[in-house]
Amino acid sequence: MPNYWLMKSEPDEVSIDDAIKAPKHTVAWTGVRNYQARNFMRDGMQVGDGVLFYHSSCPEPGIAGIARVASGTRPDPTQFDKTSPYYDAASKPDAPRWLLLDVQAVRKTRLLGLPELRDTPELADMVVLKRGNRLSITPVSEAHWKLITGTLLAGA
DNA sequence: GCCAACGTTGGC
DNA sequence: GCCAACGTTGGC
Repeated sequence: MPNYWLMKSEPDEVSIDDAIKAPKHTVAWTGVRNYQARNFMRDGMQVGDGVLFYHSSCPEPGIAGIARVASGTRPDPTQFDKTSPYYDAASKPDAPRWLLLDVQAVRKTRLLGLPELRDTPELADMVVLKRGNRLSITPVSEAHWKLITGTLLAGA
């Protein structure tokens, strides 16, 4: 049984359009530097899981597309790249601290913006809508997934 | 640019 | 192990 997730990306870095344009519509999800988010990738996420592709830190934050988990985890090479903003001097190649996995865009949707998400009572307990939430990867319930992908984004 | 909220660090 | 200081996230 598949699980569902919401993954935040800054569209200046990787947007849903970038993912769709990528080979096989697939991008390596670099830059996760939070243990809880890493553990979701390592322990919870399975190939085929559904992903809500969320644009954050941008003029119109919100869900911009549907994607799927396309690989298991492997070490994130940017942690060893001194020129990368994600470089982590404390992480050693023989004991990588940070992981990534591949995310494959399924389709771009209309922008389901944060105000609309907040205005939908059934979504009130979505983790990403909770006050102060900063996690870049959060689990999504099946009910929320169905409402968002099946109703709010139906045909859009 | 501001700031609330949260995670991490490091002294003790 | 506690907790203050600090850095980051992310909406506005």
